Amino acid sequence: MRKLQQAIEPHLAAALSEVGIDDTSNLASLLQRVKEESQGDVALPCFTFAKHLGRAPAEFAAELADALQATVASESLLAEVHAVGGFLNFRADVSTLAQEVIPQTLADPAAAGHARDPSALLIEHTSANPNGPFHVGRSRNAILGDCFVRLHRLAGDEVRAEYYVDDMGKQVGILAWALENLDDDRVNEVLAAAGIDEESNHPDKVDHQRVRNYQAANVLRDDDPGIEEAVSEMVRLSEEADPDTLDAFGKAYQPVLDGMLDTLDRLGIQYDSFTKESRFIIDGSVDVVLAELRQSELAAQAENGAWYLELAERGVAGKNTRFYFQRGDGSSLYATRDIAYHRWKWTQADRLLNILGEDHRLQSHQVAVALGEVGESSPEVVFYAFTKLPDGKMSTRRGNVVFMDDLLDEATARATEVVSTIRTDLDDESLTTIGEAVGISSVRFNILRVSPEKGINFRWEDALSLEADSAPFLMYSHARACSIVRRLLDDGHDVEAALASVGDLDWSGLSESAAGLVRRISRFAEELNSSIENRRPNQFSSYLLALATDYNRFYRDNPVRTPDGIDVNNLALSEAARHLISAGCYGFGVIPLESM
RNA sequence: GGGCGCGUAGCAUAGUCCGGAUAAUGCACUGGCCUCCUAAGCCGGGGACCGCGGGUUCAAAUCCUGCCGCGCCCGCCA
Repeated sequence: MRKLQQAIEPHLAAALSEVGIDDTSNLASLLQRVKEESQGDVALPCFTFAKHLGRAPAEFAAELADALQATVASESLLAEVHAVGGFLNFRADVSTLAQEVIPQTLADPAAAGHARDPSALLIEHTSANPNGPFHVGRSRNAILGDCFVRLHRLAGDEVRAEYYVDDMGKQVGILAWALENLDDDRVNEVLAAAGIDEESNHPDKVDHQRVRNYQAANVLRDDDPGIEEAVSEMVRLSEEADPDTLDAFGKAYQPVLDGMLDTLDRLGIQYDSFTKESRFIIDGSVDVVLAELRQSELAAQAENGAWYLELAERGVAGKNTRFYFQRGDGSSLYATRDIAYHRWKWTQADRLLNILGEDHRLQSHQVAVALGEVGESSPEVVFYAFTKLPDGKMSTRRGNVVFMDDLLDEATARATEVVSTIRTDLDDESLTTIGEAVGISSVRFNILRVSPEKGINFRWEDALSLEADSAPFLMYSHARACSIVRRLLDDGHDVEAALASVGDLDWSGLSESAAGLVRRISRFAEELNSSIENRRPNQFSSYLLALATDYNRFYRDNPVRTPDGIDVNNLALSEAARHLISAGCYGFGVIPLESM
């Protein structure tokens, strides 16, 4: 549709100038998509112009429509222009559109989402403290982050997925202390007494084992100041980058992190790099940041020698507008190390994107201001609201969690059951494969289809929903398209040869549903890119669902297999749609099976 | 107390950034379509004071403003 807009703009500007409207500089922003698709593709509301000229909008629009009839004849992409009320509606010529977009999509499906120059992008996401199994509360970050990674790759960007490992904080300190000081009997005893002693469904996974020590230590810590002191001492040493302490921390958290990464891997989420927080203490860059921040005009010192930036004038309000970056004892804080981390990240990419929970909004703003003070740019940030349980926010520490391993097991089991009722012809192995793919895809998609800033109340039936407007619907549409090709090959047809002539096809006389599919296909790249730029993956998910719906409508009354062989137009359309559905599925981590 | 986010049919959401045409989709409710490429599909019906009140505008779910409800944050924690 963008091409259509560009094609009409000059003609429209000329026509407007004829009737006395000279300022047409904002024409592009006035042109909009027609909501009711039967009315056309692109519309120009004429109310402002009409008012300016003191004329009736409908009459004015009709006059413009008349003046543009010659343009309809000269522009191959434009099929029709007419006035409806005060709107001037343009309709694209679908056969020209198909001629352009279908061969292009089939020739290079991987480039279907490219619409601009690629950039080198570093996306940091997940970065969860390695203190226990990966849980559903944390998963929105990882699933959203991984989706951005995938969508940007679809758009042609060079993306690096980065996990920031908090290897020196209090969480890891408590874990390390607990592993060293609490044996299994003690852990069992403490957790039983505290009432958070649920039996793990994954007793063999190290992250599920060690989280019990962590939880027990947190219980004990509440009324034993000695533990608090011991942990604090370890944390202090880690902040000085004491090698023995960091080594002990590493031994404590690495197996837990590995367990979390296994879970993430099952979800289809991988990382290109892991960066440890301690790195920026060790290489001295935190000290450099501290020195530079102290030079800031916003910097001031508290009575005990601690340093802060006064942010009252920088849009920070509340009880406390101070951003502390150095403690009274001279040591750094988490946020300070984050500044050093971001400075380093800027050496790795042209664009930075962070995925953060809504609880990090203030801190992210503080870090952004501080980055400005040391001469660095701020990253782009996507904030998401929490996934809550009926009992409130999930917490590893309090045992109020749904572990992702359990959710995936349950999702897979339920999906497998559904598949087995639909496909009675399949063996157990196939059922399991499909069930696993459907279960995982559904869990991901059910999170991605809602706006990041909107809170999610976790409910099993929602998280595991397999209904339409969901991952299985996309997967099913894809499987249908695959099935067509499979049947053609079974019949002995040469599908590749049939498609070789796609550039010469005549696309006139498309059915309504086929034309609808062509229009939808033609918008793939602009929908993808606008979704990325708005940082709302759910926008592209809506598009993808609409694409699948249009494909299913097309499928209903446009047979590819005909009594005489193959309808090549329909085959080309089906294949183009299949490639795009598959690409879109990739973007959301939905697994496009060939059969289900 | 202050800052930020959210509030759309019974439920779950889209649309809000950038104001436009009968507020879109799924579930649930309901009627139809498989001698024809997978019915996890397609076609139709009923169901909405777009949280509430003001304002701006030819036009407001969308912008401004005041309330109300829910959430997050306001550590020399991470």
